[in-house]
Amino acid sequence: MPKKDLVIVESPAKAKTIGKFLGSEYEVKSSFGHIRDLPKKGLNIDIEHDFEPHYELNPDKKKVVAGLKKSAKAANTVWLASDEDREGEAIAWHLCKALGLNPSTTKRIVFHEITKTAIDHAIENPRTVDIKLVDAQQARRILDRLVGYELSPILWRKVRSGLSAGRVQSVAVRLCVDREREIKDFKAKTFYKLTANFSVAKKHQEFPAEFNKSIDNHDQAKHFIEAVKNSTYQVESVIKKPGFRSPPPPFTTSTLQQEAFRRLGYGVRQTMSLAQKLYENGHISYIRTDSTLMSLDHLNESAEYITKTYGEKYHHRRQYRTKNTSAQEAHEAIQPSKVNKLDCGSNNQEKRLYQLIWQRTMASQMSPAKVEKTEVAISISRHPEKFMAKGEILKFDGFLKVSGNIKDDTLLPPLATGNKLDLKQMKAIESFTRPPARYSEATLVRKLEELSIGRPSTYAPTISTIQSRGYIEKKDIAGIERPIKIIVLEKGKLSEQATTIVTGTDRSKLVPTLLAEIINDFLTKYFSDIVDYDFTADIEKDFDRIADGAIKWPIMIKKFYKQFHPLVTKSAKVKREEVTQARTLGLDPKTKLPIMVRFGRFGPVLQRGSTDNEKKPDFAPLPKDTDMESVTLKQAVEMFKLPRVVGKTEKGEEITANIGRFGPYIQVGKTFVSIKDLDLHVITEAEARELYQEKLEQLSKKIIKDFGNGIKILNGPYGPYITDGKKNVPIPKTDQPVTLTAQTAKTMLEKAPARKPFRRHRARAKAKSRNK
DNA sequence: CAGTGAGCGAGCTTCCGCTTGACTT
Repeated sequence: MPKKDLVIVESPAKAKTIGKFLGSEYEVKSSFGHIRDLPKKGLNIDIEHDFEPHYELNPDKKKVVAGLKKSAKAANTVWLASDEDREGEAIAWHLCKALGLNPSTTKRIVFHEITKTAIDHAIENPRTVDIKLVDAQQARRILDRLVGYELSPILWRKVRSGLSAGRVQSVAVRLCVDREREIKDFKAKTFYKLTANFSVAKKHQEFPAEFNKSIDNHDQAKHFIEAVKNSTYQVESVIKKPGFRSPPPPFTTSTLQQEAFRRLGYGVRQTMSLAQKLYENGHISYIRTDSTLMSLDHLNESAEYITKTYGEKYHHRRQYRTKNTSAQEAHEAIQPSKVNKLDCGSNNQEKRLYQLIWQRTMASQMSPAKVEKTEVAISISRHPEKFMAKGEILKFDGFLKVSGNIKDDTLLPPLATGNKLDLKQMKAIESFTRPPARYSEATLVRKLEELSIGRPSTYAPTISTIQSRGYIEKKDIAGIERPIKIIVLEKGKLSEQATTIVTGTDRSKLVPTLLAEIINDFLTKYFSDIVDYDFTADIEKDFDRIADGAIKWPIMIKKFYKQFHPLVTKSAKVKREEVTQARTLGLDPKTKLPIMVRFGRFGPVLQRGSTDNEKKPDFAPLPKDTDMESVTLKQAVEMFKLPRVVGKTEKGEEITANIGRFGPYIQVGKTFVSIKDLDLHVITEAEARELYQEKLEQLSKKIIKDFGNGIKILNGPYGPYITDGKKNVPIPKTDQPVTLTAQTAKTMLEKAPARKPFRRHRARAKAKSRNK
């Protein structure tokens, strides 16, 4: 058998397609991304010796590399065809190291599109590994390791074990914290929106118009409406102008994530896993890209499809430049593999995502939509200002034909200068200015991309990390109801209404936790450069200079470390109290020890006494409805009185009162009774006895049957159920609970599925397996 | 959507970027 040539690419799906183009003389294999890296445990950078990195074979890539090694030995020639960017070049270099190839002679090829011509062209024009570009990647890698692995341990010691900080994630968190504070500090201003409905005299076609000046307050609005009450209205001018709307460029990773969230409600992680499936099944091109370029084949196929399906006038050939200057353009835009396939995907979610990609790609090669805009100015006889009415008619749909969100025309009746108008109704509605918007997963990705922070392959993981570390929570926010006033003028009569509107409602938004604020305040104080929004963009310039050969990577890293590391040393000496934003409330009257509030391992906590003393301090949770800023000494002193001995039951058992995870309760032995209406600090023995008695009665009713061995039939709020203490099985209505035997109860329990653990535990377990 | 009412002590955690599966839930 003749020897084959070996081509190594990064992605197995890519290997498959290229294999088809190249034929049987070539074996095409994949490295599955990076194969060597700094070991997870420890810094593995020799700071004393020019920051020399110690790489190891990725533990989960041993098999892959062994396979590649075997093929490389048997091959005539090895072609390194990893992506043409910094990371791809590094992969090629690491492949040389791992496979025992000489980097200065091994053939290195690149191609931007997966087509026969592109690949043939690449094979005819090989080069060797660009070591300067590899060095730029090494500098990037080493800097990230230094920052991440020197900052995180400070957080473990000062705040909580297991925390993390890094060049990308800490800025992502900062964006959310800064935004949340802007929202908190935002003072909503009220203003009045003034609108009117007119009709052409004696005709009945009504149309809306808006007053062209803003009105600040109720008095102004009322004053204005009173002043114009007996006015006449007339069309002063009608201006028609043509306008057009152009289609957006084809998808990159970031814009796909945004649009999938906006149109389909998918989270970024979900979008990526659906897209991955579409990619693996050959339906779409590569999904982690920052490029909006389309391949020539795609351009031609789209041209043919659009012309044939919609007609010549719908086609408009375009090649989009990538806006982002830091884009590395190793891939194409995300596009369908076959333009004439309208339906791809193995489930509904995939199908909808595919459709979105197909529409966006197709739209990008279609004509702009043409509209005619009409602006009508309406004069007021008793006032110098005007009302404006706007209409828009779609003259030609163009790309809107496929993008599926054709806006309804806003039609105006035929109007001409001088037309007299009847006022049907005038309305001034009190409104509020809005604070800046909270980030969603998708808009945070857009912001990161805008700041050149992170890469297409890391957007989704970064969003996951900041959530699993407890920095950010994805939340729905309930709005607040506000009273508003509406002033109405109708048939010459002025009236006022009071009603309410809800403002500030938010769905699935990223909200920083108190932990995030604590960490962010510490980092911005001691490491302002690292969490600066421009930090990544600035060091990217240095990486570019390394790639150009203008500087050597150890020089750049040394310069960075010289100013970075002293900050690490300095911040390590900062007192824990400062980092956790401790605030002394005053002295405890009983023990004369100071009481403070600070951010503890599990969140805000009250502390009595100091860690410097021989006697260890006491801890207590914060009372409900207080926070670190608002809690008072008086409230804190009460908390340290817990658990409080309330008295004894008739039988002489001790009754205590305390606050637990689910609020205040009293306890007798192992029986807990929630307190709802009474204050646990003042509840009397008699009241407590009564509560306990009620609970006992309730419990006695609860047990329908006791089979022993912990197996019982209990009466729950949702009907009778069987329990063994671990699992609960509801009893169907057809069965009489009293007639069940121990044996049937047992089998029912065995058949039932295991009880779901608490959500919190599940999230934690997930995060663990993800990060391993 | 029931019921529930922690925390002991040793050694571990962590970064960003490139790729997919092999695992649970």
